[in-house]
Formats: sequence, C-alpha cells, structure tokens
Amino acid sequence: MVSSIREVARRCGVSVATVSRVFNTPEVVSRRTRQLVLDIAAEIGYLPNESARTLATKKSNMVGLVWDTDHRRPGWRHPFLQDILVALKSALSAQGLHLLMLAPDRNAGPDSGQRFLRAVHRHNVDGVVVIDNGSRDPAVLALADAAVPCVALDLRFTGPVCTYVTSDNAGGGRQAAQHLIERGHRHVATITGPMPTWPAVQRLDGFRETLAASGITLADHDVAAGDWYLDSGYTAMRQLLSRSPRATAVFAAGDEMAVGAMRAAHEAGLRIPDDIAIIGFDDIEVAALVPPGLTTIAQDKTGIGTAAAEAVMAMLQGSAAPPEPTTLPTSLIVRGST
Amino acid sequence: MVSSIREVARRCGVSVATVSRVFNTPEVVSRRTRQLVLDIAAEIGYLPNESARTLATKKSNMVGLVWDTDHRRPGWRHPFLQDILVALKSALSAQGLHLLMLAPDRNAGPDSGQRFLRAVHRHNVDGVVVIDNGSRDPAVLALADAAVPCVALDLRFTGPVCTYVTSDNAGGGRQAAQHLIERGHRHVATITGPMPTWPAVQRLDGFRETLAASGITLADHDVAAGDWYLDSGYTAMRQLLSRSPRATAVFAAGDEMAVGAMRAAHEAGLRIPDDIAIIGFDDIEVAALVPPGLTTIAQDKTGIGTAAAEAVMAMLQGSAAPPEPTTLPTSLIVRGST
DNA sequence: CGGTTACATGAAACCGGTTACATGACATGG
DNA sequence: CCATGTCATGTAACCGGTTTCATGTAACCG
Repeated sequence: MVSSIREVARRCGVSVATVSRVFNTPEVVSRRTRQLVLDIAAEIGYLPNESARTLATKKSNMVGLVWDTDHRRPGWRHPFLQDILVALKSALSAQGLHLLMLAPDRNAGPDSGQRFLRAVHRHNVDGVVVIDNGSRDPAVLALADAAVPCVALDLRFTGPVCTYVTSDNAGGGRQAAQHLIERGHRHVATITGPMPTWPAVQRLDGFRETLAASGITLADHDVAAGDWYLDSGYTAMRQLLSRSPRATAVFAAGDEMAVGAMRAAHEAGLRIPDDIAIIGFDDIEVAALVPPGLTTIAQDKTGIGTAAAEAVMAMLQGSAAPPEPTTLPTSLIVRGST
Repeated sequence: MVSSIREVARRCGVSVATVSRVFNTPEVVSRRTRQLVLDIAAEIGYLPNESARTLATKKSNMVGLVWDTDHRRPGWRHPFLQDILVALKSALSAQGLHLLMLAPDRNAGPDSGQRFLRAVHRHNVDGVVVIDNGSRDPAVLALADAAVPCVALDLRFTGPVCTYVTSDNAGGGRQAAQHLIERGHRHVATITGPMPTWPAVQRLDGFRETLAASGITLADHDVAAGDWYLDSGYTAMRQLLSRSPRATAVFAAGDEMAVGAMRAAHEAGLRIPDDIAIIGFDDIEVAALVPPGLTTIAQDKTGIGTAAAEAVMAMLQGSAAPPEPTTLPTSLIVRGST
C-alpha cells in the first residue's frame, strides 16, 4: 500500500531487482542480503502488488469462475453448488490460486456470446472453470475459443485447452436400473431431466440399457420429462400414475424431482416403497431427510470440485495436451424408498 | 491479448491518451475520432487490460470474498450460502463488479491473523465481504483494520469503513415465542446455537424476552446447546425429552437442528405437532420438504446478499461515514410442525 | 483585429512490479 | 599471471494502461 518495492530497495540500499529476486528466486541472492530485505520488508509491511506483477508476468494466479446467476437464463441454479465450490476453492487455495467470479462484460451487450469471453481476457485469468448445469448458452460455449485453459462441469467441452469433468451419468442410470431389477421390479417408469441436455440423456440411456439387458422395455408412456426442479417431478409423477397398468417403480433422474414424485405418490394414497418404489439421482441433502429416506444414485460432489481444480491446474502447468475428461463414478445409496 | 492500447493508437493515427479517453471519458473526444477508435478497436478485438488499469487507477472493480473453506476451522459451512451468493453476485455484477474469492496468503503462515488481510491488500480489491457464520477467527477480525471497505455477514463488525448485515435474530426469537404462545404452549424448551456466537445469543434472548412478557420462564434444564448441525439437534432433543415434566414445544435456533430434533421426537414415539411442537429458524430448503413441514422463522436470504452488495457499493462511492448496519426482518412461516 | 476561451489532442510521467543483459568481484586452473 | 567461470548485484527496458499539463486550432467578443 504505502510501500512499494522501490521503497524497500531504498531502505535496504539495494536495487529493486534484488528485492524482486528475494521474493521470486531467493536462491540466487546472498544469504546476508536476503535476510536484510526480508527484515525490512516485514518491518514496513511491504506486500507485492499483484496487479503490477500480473502486468509484468502475464500470470494472475486467478482462476475465473463462469457461473451465470442471471435468473432469466437457464442453468443458474445448481443442486449442490456449495459442495463443489468448497472443494474447488480448497484445492485451488492450496496452490495459492484465487477464484474470480466473473461478471459478464457490460460493454458486450447482455446477449452477446462474448460477454464471458471478454471478461476472461480482460482480467488475465490463468484458467477458467465453467459451472453451467446443461445450458447451451453461446456465451459459455464461446469460452472454448479462448486461448485460456478451460474446464467445464457436466458439459461436453473439448478443445486444444479444454476439458471437462462429469459424473458417470450413464453408469448411474445403469446402477439405478440394476437396483430396481434386483428388487424384483419388471414394470418401471422414469422421470427424466430436460431432454436435450447431456446429463439427462445419459442417465436415461444408461437406465434403459440395463433394463433392456434384462428384457425390460421402457414404454413411451412410462417416460415423462421434468426440468430438474421439484414441481416438475410432482407433475410428471401424477402423469405417470394415471397410466394403467401402473409401474411399480420410478427412477427420477434428479433428487428434487424425486421428492416431488414422492409427494405426488403420497397424495395419491400410495405407500412408498410398498405400492411404488422411487429412486433418485444426485444425493442432495434432503434425500436423507425426507421419510422414508430416498434411495438414490450419489454423485461425488467433492470429487467433482477437486477434479475440476486438478484439471485446470494441470493445464496451467502447460503440459502439451489437455487432460482427458474426468468421469467420476456414482454410487448407489439405499434408503427406505425402494 | 495481442492488441494493446498502443496498437489501437497506431492504427488510428492518434495518441494512446486519446484512445484511453474514448473508453473512459468519451464525451471529451470528438465524434469523428471517437467513432474511428471504436471501429478499429472492435475490428482488432482490443480489450483493455484490467491489471494495467488497476495499477494506474488503484481501482480493481473487484470485491473480495472472504470465506474460509478450511474444514478444520469452524464457520466454513453455511446453511444457505448459495442463495446469498446468487444475490450478492447478481447485485455486484449489475454494477460491473467482480467477486474475488480470496485464498489465504501462503506467506503469512496458516495461523497468522494476517492471512486474509495480506491477500486483500495484494489484490487491490476495492471492498470486502466476509461470510463467516460466527467464528471469531482473528484473521477475519483483522480485516476491520484494513483501509478497505468491509461488510460482514452475521458478525458484529464496525469500524471506520466497516459495517455488517444480519437478520433480526432477536426479533425472530420473539416471533418464535409469540407463535408458540399463541398456539397455547406454556412450557417450552429450546435448542440454541453454539453459545458464545452472536446469532445464537440473540435468538435465545429474543425468545426468552417474549416468553417472559407472558410470564413464562425458560428453565435451565429446558435449554440445550447445539452446533447448528443436524446431529447436535438430535442429541439435544433426546436430552430435552428426558426431562420431566416435558415441554410441549421446542424452539430450535436452526432448521438443521430442528430436523434432527424432529427425528429424535419421532423415534421417541411422539407425534408432531400433537405431542410436541417444533419450530425452527432459517427456512432452509428441507424445512418445506420434511413432513409434516417445519414451521420456522425465515431469513431473507436474497435480501441479505443484496444488502451486503449495496452496503459495500455504498462505501465504494466513498461517502464519509459507513452505512448503518442493516438488520433484515425475519418472517414466520407456519407449516405442520406447530 | 487582438485577446479570450473552449475544445480536441498529444507528450510524457507514472503506477509497481519483472527480467534480459551488463558489470564487477572473486576464485580457479593452466 | 592471465584467461575463464561463477556469483551477486545493478541498469534499464518493458508490461499496458491513466492522467496532468502543454499545445494548437477555431470560435467568439468587444
């Protein structure tokens, strides 16, 4: 603040280059001088100015976080953002990296596909993490063009310096089917996520695949689409329950929708799991709390955040090729609903 | 990236000063020149470098977020961080401000009270928001010394450029008591937050105050302390239920603890709300989902985030005195548990 | 018509660091 | 004893902007 590197240099009677070296390549400066500089620096509370350093080195030690909180756009909400954020920030912090939550560039017009790209470039962030939960926002996709290492969550995102991390959604779908089959169900239904999105498609495909392996087919009228949120699960469930014959088990591709489905089943006078079994996906906090407990396919939330951090840090090291996409295993958590 | 302000100036045949003015004080440059510069800038994709700008102006357009995700420390978890974050980021973004999640300074030693203060100074953030959920971490308290505008959440935090925003915890406590009294309860108990913390104390005080106004006293053995988390609510409830005579209603100062309490009551074979009524605090997502629905004192999550943003922005305007602390009203949400 | 004034622009210092290159001291070895 | 190498340090250019001050031009006024 009040003290610049020149001030330290002056007081020590050395050049600014030497002071700089004390902090960046201490091994090249003599023991005596180094100690002198450190002492004086501590005494007057010198702290290197990161903006100046960034300007000179073109490294900011900041990772940009692109997460659009504009409520009018899809994807701004995330079922377990906090867990991911904690893991992400912890892993980055451990390497001295800061996380810059980027505001969309205002000079780019709110609907410009450039609004994040511009912000990324202006701020010299070393890398970018994209949390977008399935929206196909052009402004997000444009980031693949940035010459900046980029890792996306739950979004197929590849390029010279791009990669992504995702849960094994298809595998999770298979686990769900497997579990229902083992419980003896032969007639099952499903509530999917919003349909063109990648996780929704994968979960459904995996689910269907394992059913097929057991000779069970999923009829069209036993598939209802939701939008991840609770109300859509409720609505979809009512729709499914109106069919006859009725399925004996339902796979809801997201826990919130599963809770909505449970409510609909409850209102229809059905007992869970006796009259109808329900299995969800995600393992959000409420899954454990809503009676009789929601059986679900758990995502490794901490793993996702950590993997994202590791992927971006690997690219910062500047290895030639971007790391392979990471697919994290899901796990079945059995509770009372099946 | 590839293009600096000098490059734009060269191509336009004007000085760098003029280009700079086009973007900062466009009104002082002639119509013709301005348009020329804008055209060329757009053509070659010029974007001003924020680090250089920060260096020159000492304004970074970044607000620092201090939120310690170190699991070994208290306070890293927050019941509704995401809602606050969305509101905070939206409000800041609308003014073109970015949110920098600061990593603790590694050169300060992990236990130094300086680890956030140093990071704040190095990065030239214009202001700071502290999310700390009641820990008295010296590194957080040290921020009051920074010459940087600072607003804390749920933490009494004042100084020349410091203020805070909080829910009206005492008022919420009073609302809880009022509600129970109106429901006819005369013998009540409570599960508090971790005790020396400010929100915990306020909620208890408010609760007790309104009880007293109706001639009801809260016996010592009807008060059990928790730590905000579910398990502690469960444990505390079992303890309370072992007393006799038993209270007919319990105020849990946090919803997670309330859910734990509900579970304990359920296991004890008590019906809610007939045998025992339970009221919580916060209105987290699960409150609406766990049967029979948790009556609770809702915090205005979006309001908190927005107020924090407004407070910090007000200080950035540089008004002489920091804004008064903001206390947001809570509201009673009646569900099935009372 | 000379003197103000307003306006648009340019020159150059400055913000606070990093780093390529030069320099000088000293030790080493043939 | 001189050429060579190593080590510690200094000099100065550079990163990419902003801003003060000076300058030149044209409009305006009495």
